[in-house]
Amino acid sequence: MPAPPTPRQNHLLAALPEAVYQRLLPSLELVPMPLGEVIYTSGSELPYVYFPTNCIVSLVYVMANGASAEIAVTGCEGLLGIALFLGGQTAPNQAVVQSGGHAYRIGAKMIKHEFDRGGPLQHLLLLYTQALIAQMAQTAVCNRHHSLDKQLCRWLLLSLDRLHSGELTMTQELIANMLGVRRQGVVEAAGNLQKAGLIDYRRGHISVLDRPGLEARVCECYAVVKREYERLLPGGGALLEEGG
Amino acid sequence: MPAPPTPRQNHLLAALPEAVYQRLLPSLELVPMPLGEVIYTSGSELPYVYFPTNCIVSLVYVMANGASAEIAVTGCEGLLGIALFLGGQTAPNQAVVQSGGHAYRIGAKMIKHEFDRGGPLQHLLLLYTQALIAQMAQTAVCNRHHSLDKQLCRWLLLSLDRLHSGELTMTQELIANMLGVRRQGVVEAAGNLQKAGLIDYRRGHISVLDRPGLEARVCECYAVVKREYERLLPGGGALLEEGG
DNA sequence: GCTATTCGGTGCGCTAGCGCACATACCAAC
DNA sequence: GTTGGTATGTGCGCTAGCGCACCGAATAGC
Repeated sequence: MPAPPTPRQNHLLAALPEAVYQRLLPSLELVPMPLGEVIYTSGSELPYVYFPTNCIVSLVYVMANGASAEIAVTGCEGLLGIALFLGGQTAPNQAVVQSGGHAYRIGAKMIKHEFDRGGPLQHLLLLYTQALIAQMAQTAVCNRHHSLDKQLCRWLLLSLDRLHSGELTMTQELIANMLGVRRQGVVEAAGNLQKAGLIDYRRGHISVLDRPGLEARVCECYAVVKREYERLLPGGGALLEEGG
Repeated sequence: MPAPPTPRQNHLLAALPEAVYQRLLPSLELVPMPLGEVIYTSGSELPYVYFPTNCIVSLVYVMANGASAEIAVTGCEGLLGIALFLGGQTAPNQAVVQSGGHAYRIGAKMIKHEFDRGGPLQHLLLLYTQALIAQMAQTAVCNRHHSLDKQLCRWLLLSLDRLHSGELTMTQELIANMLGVRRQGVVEAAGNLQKAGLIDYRRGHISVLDRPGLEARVCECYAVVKREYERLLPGGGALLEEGG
Protein backbone atom coordinates (compact mmCIF):
# COMPACT_ATOMS: atom_id res chain seq x y z
CA MET A 1 0.00 0.00 0.00
CA PRO A 2 1.64 3.19 -1.15
CA ALA A 3 -0.07 5.78 1.05
CA PRO A 4 -0.45 4.73 4.67
CA PRO A 5 -3.95 5.06 6.01
CA THR A 6 -4.74 8.20 7.98
CA PRO A 7 -6.40 8.24 11.38
CA ARG A 8 -9.41 10.00 9.95
CA GLN A 9 -10.20 6.93 7.91
CA ASN A 10 -11.61 5.59 11.11
CA HIS A 11 -15.03 7.07 11.35
CA LEU A 12 -15.00 7.58 15.08
CA LEU A 13 -11.79 9.53 14.88
CA ALA A 14 -13.13 11.35 11.87
CA ALA A 15 -16.16 12.49 13.83
CA LEU A 16 -14.12 14.08 16.59
CA PRO A 17 -13.96 17.87 16.76
CA GLU A 18 -10.65 19.21 15.64
CA ALA A 19 -9.53 20.19 19.13
CA VAL A 20 -10.04 16.75 20.57
CA TYR A 21 -8.49 15.13 17.55
CA GLN A 22 -5.40 17.27 17.85
CA ARG A 23 -5.12 16.31 21.48
CA LEU A 24 -5.18 12.62 20.65
CA LEU A 25 -3.09 12.79 17.52
CA PRO A 26 0.35 12.66 19.17
CA SER A 27 -0.68 9.50 21.00
CA LEU A 28 -2.05 7.72 17.97
CA GLU A 29 0.24 5.03 16.69
CA LEU A 30 -0.17 3.31 13.35
CA VAL A 31 0.09 -0.47 13.63
CA PRO A 32 -0.22 -3.20 11.04
CA MET A 33 -3.05 -5.64 11.55
CA PRO A 34 -2.06 -8.76 9.66
CA LEU A 35 -4.67 -11.35 8.84
CA GLY A 36 -5.10 -13.88 11.59
CA GLU A 37 -3.41 -11.82 14.29
CA VAL A 38 -4.98 -12.02 17.70
CA ILE A 39 -5.24 -8.49 19.04
CA TYR A 40 -6.28 -9.52 22.49
CA THR A 41 -7.30 -12.75 24.16
CA SER A 42 -9.90 -13.63 26.70
CA GLY A 43 -9.11 -12.15 30.08
CA SER A 44 -5.95 -10.34 29.07
CA GLU A 45 -5.29 -6.76 30.09
CA LEU A 46 -5.88 -4.30 27.31
CA PRO A 47 -2.96 -1.95 26.93
CA TYR A 48 -4.47 -0.17 23.94
CA VAL A 49 -7.64 0.76 22.23
CA TYR A 50 -7.55 0.16 18.46
CA PHE A 51 -9.22 2.23 15.79
CA PRO A 52 -9.26 0.17 12.59
CA THR A 53 -8.87 2.05 9.34
CA ASN A 54 -8.93 -0.54 6.60
CA CYS A 55 -9.01 -3.85 8.43
CA ILE A 56 -11.77 -6.01 9.85
CA VAL A 57 -11.56 -7.53 13.28
CA SER A 58 -13.89 -10.18 14.65
CA LEU A 59 -14.83 -10.51 18.27
CA VAL A 60 -14.83 -14.21 18.93
CA TYR A 61 -15.81 -16.25 21.91
CA VAL A 62 -13.85 -19.42 22.40
CA MET A 63 -15.28 -22.03 24.68
CA ALA A 64 -13.61 -24.54 26.93
CA ASN A 65 -13.90 -27.33 24.37
CA GLY A 66 -12.43 -25.18 21.61
CA ALA A 67 -15.72 -24.43 19.90
CA SER A 68 -16.00 -20.81 18.92
CA ALA A 69 -18.36 -18.23 17.58
CA GLU A 70 -18.09 -14.71 16.37
CA ILE A 71 -20.22 -12.35 18.36
CA ALA A 72 -19.53 -9.17 16.47
CA VAL A 73 -17.34 -7.63 13.82
CA THR A 74 -15.63 -4.28 13.76
CA GLY A 75 -14.06 -2.21 11.03
CA CYS A 76 -13.40 1.41 10.27
CA GLU A 77 -16.72 2.36 11.81
CA GLY A 78 -15.69 1.39 15.33
CA LEU A 79 -13.01 0.48 17.76
CA LEU A 80 -11.60 -2.42 19.70
CA GLY A 81 -11.26 -2.56 23.44
CA ILE A 82 -14.44 -1.09 24.80
CA ALA A 83 -13.75 -2.93 28.06
CA LEU A 84 -11.07 -0.35 28.72
CA PHE A 85 -13.34 2.63 29.00
CA LEU A 86 -16.27 0.68 30.39
CA GLY A 87 -14.03 0.06 33.34
CA GLY A 88 -13.65 -3.70 33.32
CA GLN A 89 -10.08 -3.67 31.99
CA THR A 90 -10.39 -7.13 30.46
CA ALA A 91 -12.93 -8.71 28.18
CA PRO A 92 -13.94 -12.35 28.10
CA ASN A 93 -13.51 -12.66 24.38
CA GLN A 94 -10.90 -12.65 21.67
CA ALA A 95 -10.29 -10.20 18.87
CA VAL A 96 -8.96 -11.72 15.64
CA VAL A 97 -8.05 -9.91 12.45
CA GLN A 98 -10.31 -11.19 9.75
CA SER A 99 -9.06 -9.00 6.97
CA GLY A 100 -5.61 -7.49 7.10
CA GLY A 101 -4.82 -3.80 7.12
CA HIS A 102 -3.87 -1.13 9.60
CA ALA A 103 -5.23 0.44 12.71
CA TYR A 104 -4.33 3.34 14.94
CA ARG A 105 -3.95 2.50 18.55
CA ILE A 106 -3.78 4.63 21.63
CA GLY A 107 -2.62 3.81 25.14
CA ALA A 108 -5.08 2.87 27.85
CA LYS A 109 -4.19 5.77 30.08
CA MET A 110 -4.62 8.34 27.37
CA ILE A 111 -7.97 7.10 26.15
CA LYS A 112 -9.32 6.73 29.66
CA HIS A 113 -8.23 10.23 30.48
CA GLU A 114 -9.91 11.67 27.43
CA PHE A 115 -12.99 9.54 28.03
CA ASP A 116 -13.28 10.85 31.56
CA ARG A 117 -13.41 14.41 30.32
CA GLY A 118 -16.92 13.51 29.31
CA GLY A 119 -16.80 15.29 25.99
CA PRO A 120 -17.48 14.25 22.41
CA LEU A 121 -15.13 11.29 22.60
CA GLN A 122 -17.07 9.78 25.44
CA HIS A 123 -20.27 10.37 23.60
CA LEU A 124 -18.96 8.70 20.44
CA LEU A 125 -17.52 5.71 22.24
CA LEU A 126 -20.73 5.10 24.11
CA LEU A 127 -22.78 5.35 20.98
CA TYR A 128 -20.51 2.84 19.36
CA THR A 129 -20.92 0.61 22.38
CA GLN A 130 -24.63 0.67 21.92
CA ALA A 131 -24.32 -0.16 18.25
CA LEU A 132 -22.06 -3.05 19.14
CA ILE A 133 -24.60 -4.31 21.64
CA ALA A 134 -27.22 -4.25 18.95
CA GLN A 135 -25.01 -6.28 16.68
CA MET A 136 -24.30 -8.83 19.38
CA ALA A 137 -27.93 -9.19 20.27
CA GLN A 138 -28.88 -9.71 16.68
CA THR A 139 -26.14 -12.29 16.33
CA ALA A 140 -27.56 -14.20 19.28
CA VAL A 141 -31.01 -14.23 17.74
CA CYS A 142 -29.69 -15.11 14.31
CA ASN A 143 -27.74 -18.02 15.76
CA ARG A 144 -30.94 -19.29 17.20
CA HIS A 145 -33.36 -18.91 14.37
CA HIS A 146 -31.78 -18.62 10.98
CA SER A 147 -30.37 -21.09 8.51
CA LEU A 148 -26.71 -21.28 7.79
CA ASP A 149 -27.34 -20.00 4.28
CA LYS A 150 -28.79 -16.79 5.58
CA GLN A 151 -26.18 -16.40 8.23
CA LEU A 152 -23.45 -16.72 5.67
CA CYS A 153 -25.09 -13.96 3.64
CA ARG A 154 -25.24 -11.81 6.73
CA TRP A 155 -21.61 -12.47 7.46
CA LEU A 156 -20.54 -11.68 3.93
CA LEU A 157 -22.49 -8.47 3.87
CA LEU A 158 -21.17 -7.33 7.22
CA SER A 159 -17.68 -7.95 5.92
CA LEU A 160 -18.34 -6.24 2.62
CA ASP A 161 -19.62 -3.16 4.37
CA ARG A 162 -16.37 -2.84 6.23
CA LEU A 163 -14.25 -3.52 3.22
CA HIS A 164 -13.83 -1.29 0.29
CA SER A 165 -13.96 -3.96 -2.34
CA GLY A 166 -15.90 -7.04 -3.23
CA GLU A 167 -12.96 -9.33 -2.53
CA LEU A 168 -12.51 -11.27 0.68
CA THR A 169 -9.45 -13.29 1.56
CA MET A 170 -10.87 -15.97 3.75
CA THR A 171 -10.89 -19.75 3.77
CA GLN A 172 -14.06 -21.67 4.38
CA GLU A 173 -12.47 -23.17 7.44
CA LEU A 174 -12.11 -19.73 8.98
CA ILE A 175 -15.61 -18.72 8.08
CA ALA A 176 -16.83 -21.90 9.72
CA ASN A 177 -14.96 -20.97 12.89
CA MET A 178 -16.46 -17.51 12.84
CA LEU A 179 -19.98 -18.73 12.39
CA GLY A 180 -19.44 -21.55 14.83
CA VAL A 181 -20.40 -24.27 12.38
CA ARG A 182 -18.70 -27.11 10.50
CA ARG A 183 -16.63 -26.42 7.48
CA GLN A 184 -18.88 -28.71 5.44
CA GLY A 185 -21.79 -26.56 6.32
CA VAL A 186 -20.02 -23.56 4.89
CA VAL A 187 -19.09 -25.56 1.80
CA GLU A 188 -22.72 -26.27 1.20
CA ALA A 189 -23.96 -22.78 1.95
CA ALA A 190 -21.24 -21.18 -0.16
CA GLY A 191 -21.98 -23.66 -2.91
CA ASN A 192 -25.57 -22.51 -2.93
CA LEU A 193 -24.52 -18.91 -3.26
CA GLN A 194 -22.10 -19.77 -6.01
CA LYS A 195 -24.73 -21.74 -7.94
CA ALA A 196 -26.97 -18.73 -7.65
CA GLY A 197 -24.21 -16.64 -9.20
CA LEU A 198 -23.86 -14.39 -6.18
CA ILE A 199 -20.28 -15.12 -5.31
CA ASP A 200 -17.22 -16.72 -6.81
CA TYR A 201 -15.01 -18.92 -4.72
CA ARG A 202 -11.38 -19.60 -5.39
CA ARG A 203 -9.14 -21.14 -2.78
CA GLY A 204 -9.27 -18.62 -0.03
CA HIS A 205 -10.69 -15.84 -2.15
CA ILE A 206 -14.30 -14.87 -2.31
CA SER A 207 -15.47 -12.42 -4.93
CA VAL A 208 -18.88 -11.01 -4.40
CA LEU A 209 -20.50 -10.79 -7.81
CA ASP A 210 -23.99 -9.76 -6.94
CA ARG A 211 -24.41 -7.80 -3.79
CA PRO A 212 -28.11 -7.06 -4.25
CA GLY A 213 -28.56 -10.79 -4.69
CA LEU A 214 -27.02 -11.37 -1.29
CA GLU A 215 -29.20 -8.70 0.21
CA ALA A 216 -32.25 -10.40 -1.20
CA ARG A 217 -31.26 -13.65 0.41
CA VAL A 218 -30.08 -12.50 3.81
CA CYS A 219 -32.25 -12.62 6.90
CA GLU A 220 -33.60 -9.45 8.44
CA CYS A 221 -30.76 -9.43 10.95
CA TYR A 222 -28.41 -7.72 8.58
CA ALA A 223 -30.72 -4.84 7.87
CA VAL A 224 -31.61 -4.41 11.51
CA VAL A 225 -27.99 -4.11 12.52
CA LYS A 226 -27.15 -1.83 9.66
CA ARG A 227 -30.05 0.46 10.39
CA GLU A 228 -29.00 0.68 14.01
CA TYR A 229 -25.44 1.54 13.02
CA GLU A 230 -26.68 4.22 10.71
CA ARG A 231 -28.94 5.63 13.35
CA LEU A 232 -26.35 5.71 16.09
CA LEU A 233 -23.05 6.40 14.45
CA PRO A 234 -21.76 9.50 12.74
CA GLY A 235 -21.14 9.40 9.04
CA GLY A 236 -24.17 7.27 8.32
CA GLY A 237 -22.84 4.35 10.25
CA ALA A 238 -19.53 4.81 8.60
CA LEU A 239 -20.36 2.06 6.21
CA LEU A 240 -19.74 2.37 2.57
CA GLU A 241 -22.76 2.83 0.40
CA GLU A 242 -21.47 1.40 -2.79
CA GLY A 243 -23.24 1.51 -6.06
CA GLY A 244 -23.74 -2.21 -6.44
CA MET B 1 -45.86 -7.74 50.42
CA PRO B 2 -45.97 -5.96 53.78
CA ALA B 3 -42.78 -3.90 53.63
CA PRO B 4 -42.20 -2.22 50.28
CA PRO B 5 -38.76 -2.82 48.84
CA THR B 6 -36.17 -0.12 49.43
CA PRO B 7 -34.02 1.41 46.71
CA ARG B 8 -30.91 -0.01 48.29
CA GLN B 9 -32.13 -3.51 47.50
CA ASN B 10 -30.90 -2.75 44.06
CA HIS B 11 -27.21 -3.41 44.16
CA LEU B 12 -26.22 -0.60 41.88
CA LEU B 13 -28.07 1.91 44.00
CA ALA B 14 -26.68 0.24 47.08
CA ALA B 15 -23.15 0.75 45.85
CA LEU B 16 -23.53 4.48 45.40
CA PRO B 17 -21.81 6.80 47.86
CA GLU B 18 -24.24 8.37 50.25
CA ALA B 19 -23.96 11.82 48.68
CA VAL B 20 -24.88 10.62 45.22
CA TYR B 21 -27.61 8.41 46.59
CA GLN B 22 -29.17 11.31 48.46
CA ARG B 23 -29.09 13.35 45.32
CA LEU B 24 -30.98 10.72 43.39
CA LEU B 25 -33.36 9.69 46.15
CA PRO B 26 -35.98 12.40 45.60
CA SER B 27 -36.25 11.38 41.97
CA LEU B 28 -36.59 7.66 42.60
CA GLU B 29 -40.09 6.40 42.18
CA LEU B 30 -41.26 2.98 43.29
CA VAL B 31 -43.23 1.21 40.58
CA PRO B 32 -44.84 -2.23 40.50
CA MET B 33 -43.48 -4.61 37.89
CA PRO B 34 -46.24 -7.14 37.32
CA LEU B 35 -45.43 -10.39 35.61
CA GLY B 36 -45.70 -10.15 31.86
CA GLU B 37 -45.59 -6.35 31.70
CA VAL B 38 -43.63 -4.92 28.82
CA ILE B 39 -41.42 -2.18 30.23
CA TYR B 40 -40.32 -0.93 26.89
CA THR B 41 -40.66 -2.09 23.32
CA SER B 42 -38.34 -2.13 20.39
CA GLY B 43 -37.59 1.36 19.16
CA SER B 44 -39.62 3.21 21.75
CA GLU B 45 -38.25 6.23 23.58
CA LEU B 46 -37.15 5.40 27.09
CA PRO B 47 -38.59 7.90 29.55
CA TYR B 48 -37.09 6.15 32.57
CA VAL B 49 -34.27 3.97 33.75
CA TYR B 50 -35.43 1.14 36.02
CA PHE B 51 -33.58 -0.31 38.96
CA PRO B 52 -35.20 -3.64 39.81
CA THR B 53 -35.31 -4.60 43.47
CA ASN B 54 -37.07 -7.94 43.62
CA CYS B 55 -38.22 -8.59 40.09
CA ILE B 56 -36.62 -10.16 37.04
CA VAL B 57 -36.79 -8.60 33.62
CA SER B 58 -35.81 -10.26 30.38
CA LEU B 59 -34.40 -8.44 27.40
CA VAL B 60 -36.05 -10.06 24.44
CA TYR B 61 -35.57 -9.65 20.75
CA VAL B 62 -38.65 -10.16 18.67
CA MET B 63 -38.21 -10.77 14.97
CA ALA B 64 -40.38 -9.85 12.05
CA ASN B 65 -41.98 -13.28 11.92
CA GLY B 66 -42.78 -13.25 15.61
CA ALA B 67 -39.96 -15.55 16.65
CA SER B 68 -38.21 -14.34 19.73
CA ALA B 69 -35.23 -14.94 21.94
CA GLU B 70 -34.04 -13.65 25.23
CA ILE B 71 -30.67 -12.02 24.99
CA ALA B 72 -30.12 -11.19 28.63
CA VAL B 73 -31.82 -11.05 31.98
CA THR B 74 -31.67 -8.39 34.65
CA GLY B 75 -32.59 -8.33 38.30
CA CYS B 76 -31.57 -6.53 41.44
CA GLU B 77 -27.94 -6.53 40.29
CA GLY B 78 -28.56 -4.21 37.37
CA LEU B 79 -30.76 -1.77 35.59
CA LEU B 80 -32.95 -1.42 32.56
CA GLY B 81 -32.54 1.20 29.90
CA ILE B 82 -28.82 1.42 29.26
CA ALA B 83 -29.62 2.92 25.86
CA LEU B 84 -30.53 6.10 27.70
CA PHE B 85 -27.09 6.86 29.04
CA LEU B 86 -25.27 5.29 26.12
CA GLY B 87 -26.84 8.02 24.09
CA GLY B 88 -28.96 6.09 21.64
CA GLN B 89 -32.28 6.93 23.33
CA THR B 90 -33.99 3.83 22.01
CA ALA B 91 -33.08 0.17 22.03
CA PRO B 92 -34.01 -2.38 19.40
CA ASN B 93 -35.29 -4.90 21.91
CA GLN B 94 -38.08 -5.46 24.37
CA ALA B 95 -38.00 -5.69 28.14
CA VAL B 96 -40.52 -8.07 29.66
CA VAL B 97 -41.10 -8.78 33.33
CA GLN B 98 -40.36 -12.42 33.89
CA SER B 99 -40.96 -12.47 37.61
CA GLY B 100 -43.14 -9.88 39.25
CA GLY B 101 -42.05 -7.41 41.91
CA HIS B 102 -41.04 -3.80 42.16
CA ALA B 103 -38.47 -1.48 40.75
CA TYR B 104 -37.39 2.08 41.31
CA ARG B 105 -37.34 4.24 38.28
CA ILE B 106 -35.83 7.60 37.57
CA GLY B 107 -36.47 10.06 34.78
CA ALA B 108 -34.27 10.18 31.74
CA LYS B 109 -33.17 13.74 32.29
CA MET B 110 -32.14 13.15 35.86
CA ILE B 111 -30.13 10.02 35.19
CA LYS B 112 -28.42 11.53 32.17
CA HIS B 113 -27.50 14.56 34.19
CA GLU B 114 -26.02 12.50 36.97
CA PHE B 115 -24.27 10.25 34.48
CA ASP B 116 -22.68 13.24 32.82
CA ARG B 117 -21.10 14.30 36.08
CA GLY B 118 -18.76 11.43 35.44
CA GLY B 119 -18.66 10.22 39.01
CA PRO B 120 -19.37 6.90 40.70
CA LEU B 121 -22.75 6.51 39.07
CA GLN B 122 -21.23 6.68 35.62
CA HIS B 123 -18.61 4.19 36.64
CA LEU B 124 -21.17 1.75 38.00
CA LEU B 125 -23.48 2.00 35.03
CA LEU B 126 -20.65 1.39 32.62
CA LEU B 127 -19.43 -1.59 34.57
CA TYR B 128 -22.91 -2.99 34.50
CA THR B 129 -23.01 -2.38 30.77
CA GLN B 130 -19.91 -4.45 30.36
CA ALA B 131 -21.35 -7.25 32.45
CA LEU B 132 -24.47 -7.17 30.34
CA ILE B 133 -22.40 -7.40 27.20
CA ALA B 134 -20.69 -10.46 28.59
CA GLN B 135 -24.02 -12.05 29.27
CA MET B 136 -25.29 -11.31 25.79
CA ALA B 137 -22.18 -12.67 24.16
CA GLN B 138 -22.37 -15.85 26.15
CA THR B 139 -26.01 -16.20 25.22
CA ALA B 140 -25.10 -15.96 21.57
CA VAL B 141 -22.51 -18.67 21.92
CA CYS B 142 -24.77 -20.85 24.01
CA ASN B 143 -27.53 -20.55 21.42
CA ARG B 144 -25.10 -21.83 18.89
CA HIS B 145 -23.44 -24.71 20.64
CA HIS B 146 -25.36 -26.09 23.56
CA SER B 147 -28.26 -28.45 23.91
CA LEU B 148 -31.63 -27.27 25.06
CA ASP B 149 -31.22 -29.23 28.28
CA LYS B 150 -28.18 -27.27 29.24
CA GLN B 151 -29.66 -24.01 28.17
CA LEU B 152 -32.67 -24.60 30.31
CA CYS B 153 -30.40 -25.23 33.28
CA ARG B 154 -28.59 -22.00 32.53
CA TRP B 155 -31.84 -20.13 32.32
CA LEU B 156 -33.12 -21.55 35.57
CA LEU B 157 -29.91 -20.74 37.37
CA LEU B 158 -29.78 -17.21 36.05
CA SER B 159 -33.33 -16.74 37.28
CA LEU B 160 -32.65 -18.34 40.63
CA ASP B 161 -29.70 -16.06 41.22
CA ARG B 162 -31.94 -13.06 40.80
CA LEU B 163 -34.71 -14.45 42.89
CA HIS B 164 -34.61 -15.00 46.57
CA SER B 165 -36.34 -18.32 46.58
CA GLY B 166 -36.35 -21.58 44.71
CA GLU B 167 -39.81 -20.96 43.26
CA LEU B 168 -40.44 -19.65 39.79
CA THR B 169 -43.81 -18.70 38.41
CA MET B 170 -43.42 -19.41 34.75
CA THR B 171 -45.18 -21.53 32.17
CA GLN B 172 -43.27 -23.74 29.79
CA GLU B 173 -44.72 -21.75 26.96
CA LEU B 174 -43.07 -18.60 28.26
CA ILE B 175 -39.78 -20.32 28.85
CA ALA B 176 -39.91 -21.57 25.29
CA ASN B 177 -40.39 -18.01 24.07
CA MET B 178 -37.49 -16.83 26.14
CA LEU B 179 -35.17 -19.51 24.91
CA GLY B 180 -36.46 -19.16 21.39
CA VAL B 181 -37.46 -22.81 21.08
CA ARG B 182 -40.65 -24.85 20.83
CA ARG B 183 -42.74 -25.52 23.85
CA GLN B 184 -42.34 -29.24 23.27
CA GLY B 185 -38.64 -28.87 23.52
CA VAL B 186 -39.03 -27.29 26.92
CA VAL B 187 -41.44 -30.05 27.94
CA GLU B 188 -38.82 -32.61 27.14
CA ALA B 189 -35.93 -30.74 28.75
CA ALA B 190 -37.94 -29.97 31.86
CA GLY B 191 -39.09 -33.57 31.97
CA ASN B 192 -35.48 -34.67 32.04
CA LEU B 193 -34.72 -32.36 34.92
CA GLN B 194 -37.78 -33.56 36.79
CA LYS B 195 -36.90 -37.21 36.28
CA ALA B 196 -33.48 -36.42 37.65
CA GLY B 197 -35.14 -34.95 40.72
CA LEU B 198 -33.74 -31.49 40.19
CA ILE B 199 -36.96 -29.59 39.79
CA ASP B 200 -40.65 -30.04 40.39
CA TYR B 201 -43.13 -28.74 37.90
CA ARG B 202 -46.70 -27.80 38.63
CA ARG B 203 -48.78 -25.80 36.21
CA GLY B 204 -46.87 -22.62 35.97
CA HIS B 205 -44.79 -23.21 39.06
CA ILE B 206 -41.28 -24.54 39.09
CA SER B 207 -39.66 -25.51 42.36
CA VAL B 208 -35.97 -26.02 42.24
CA LEU B 209 -35.21 -28.97 44.46
CA ASP B 210 -31.55 -29.49 43.82
CA ARG B 211 -29.57 -26.46 42.84
CA PRO B 212 -26.17 -28.16 42.90
CA GLY B 213 -27.66 -30.76 40.60
CA LEU B 214 -28.54 -28.03 38.11
CA GLU B 215 -25.09 -26.58 38.41
CA ALA B 216 -23.60 -29.95 37.64
CA ARG B 217 -25.67 -30.18 34.49
CA VAL B 218 -25.39 -26.68 33.12
CA CYS B 219 -22.95 -25.69 30.41
CA GLU B 220 -19.96 -23.52 31.17
CA CYS B 221 -21.85 -20.45 29.99
CA TYR B 222 -23.54 -19.98 33.32
CA ALA B 223 -20.32 -19.96 35.30
CA VAL B 224 -18.59 -17.68 32.82
CA VAL B 225 -21.31 -15.09 33.07
CA LYS B 226 -21.54 -15.34 36.81
CA ARG B 227 -17.82 -14.97 37.24
CA GLU B 228 -17.84 -11.90 35.06
CA TYR B 229 -20.67 -10.37 37.06
CA GLU B 230 -18.81 -11.04 40.27
CA ARG B 231 -15.67 -9.56 38.87
CA LEU B 232 -17.24 -6.41 37.53
CA LEU B 233 -20.05 -5.53 39.85
CA PRO B 234 -20.01 -4.35 43.42
CA GLY B 235 -21.37 -6.62 46.08
CA GLY B 236 -20.00 -9.76 44.50
CA GLY B 237 -22.11 -9.43 41.43
CA ALA B 238 -25.05 -8.70 43.63
CA LEU B 239 -26.22 -12.21 43.29
CA LEU B 240 -27.39 -14.16 46.23
CA GLU B 241 -25.09 -16.90 47.40
CA GLU B 242 -27.63 -19.18 48.96
CA GLY B 243 -26.84 -22.26 50.96
CA GLY B 244 -28.28 -24.74 48.56
C1' DG C 1 7.84 -30.04 -13.80
C1' DC C 2 7.32 -32.60 -9.38
C1' DT C 3 5.72 -32.87 -4.77
C1' DA C 4 3.84 -31.49 -0.34
C1' DT C 5 0.45 -28.99 1.70
C1' DT C 6 -3.50 -26.76 2.16
C1' DC C 7 -8.30 -25.99 0.57
C1' DG C 8 -12.39 -27.37 -1.37
C1' DG C 9 -15.97 -30.85 -2.20
C1' DT C 10 -18.61 -35.33 -1.27
C1' DG C 11 -20.98 -39.10 0.98
C1' DC C 12 -23.29 -41.13 4.84
C1' DG C 13 -25.32 -42.30 9.11
C1' DC C 14 -26.91 -39.83 13.22
C1' DT C 15 -29.38 -36.67 16.31
C1' DA C 16 -31.58 -32.47 18.06
C1' DG C 17 -34.94 -29.79 17.32
C1' DC C 18 -38.97 -28.39 14.24
C1' DG C 19 -44.02 -28.32 12.96
C1' DC C 20 -48.29 -30.29 13.37
C1' DA C 21 -51.98 -32.64 15.62
C1' DC C 22 -54.01 -34.36 19.50
C1' DA C 23 -54.51 -36.37 24.32
C1' DT C 24 -54.64 -35.44 29.18
C1' DA C 25 -54.39 -33.02 33.53
C1' DC C 26 -55.10 -29.12 36.38
C1' DC C 27 -57.55 -24.98 38.06
C1' DA C 28 -61.25 -21.78 38.63
C1' DA C 29 -65.63 -20.05 38.26
C1' DC C 30 -70.25 -20.81 38.17
C1' DG D 1 -69.84 -30.98 40.31
C1' DT D 2 -69.70 -29.47 35.85
C1' DT D 3 -67.68 -26.79 32.42
C1' DG D 4 -64.28 -24.26 30.06
C1' DG D 5 -59.92 -22.64 29.55
C1' DT D 6 -55.16 -23.04 30.13
C1' DA D 7 -50.94 -25.91 30.79
C1' DT D 8 -48.69 -30.06 30.26
C1' DG D 9 -47.52 -34.35 27.83
C1' DT D 10 -47.10 -37.43 23.45
C1' DG D 11 -46.42 -39.16 18.87
C1' DC D 12 -44.56 -38.78 14.32
C1' DG D 13 -42.48 -37.51 10.14
C1' DC D 14 -39.13 -34.09 8.59
C1' DT D 15 -34.88 -31.40 8.06
C1' DA D 16 -30.65 -28.92 9.23
C1' DG D 17 -26.64 -29.52 10.85
C1' DC D 18 -23.10 -32.72 13.14
C1' DG D 19 -19.07 -35.98 13.02
C1' DC D 20 -16.27 -38.78 10.45
C1' DA D 21 -13.73 -40.29 6.54
C1' DC D 22 -12.04 -39.60 2.25
C1' DC D 23 -11.30 -37.73 -2.58
C1' DG D 24 -9.92 -34.08 -5.77
C1' DA D 25 -7.75 -29.75 -7.01
C1' DA D 26 -5.07 -25.77 -6.66
C1' DT D 27 -1.01 -23.50 -5.06
C1' DA D 28 3.82 -22.94 -3.42
C1' DG D 29 8.38 -24.41 -2.99
C1' DC D 30 11.98 -27.05 -4.70
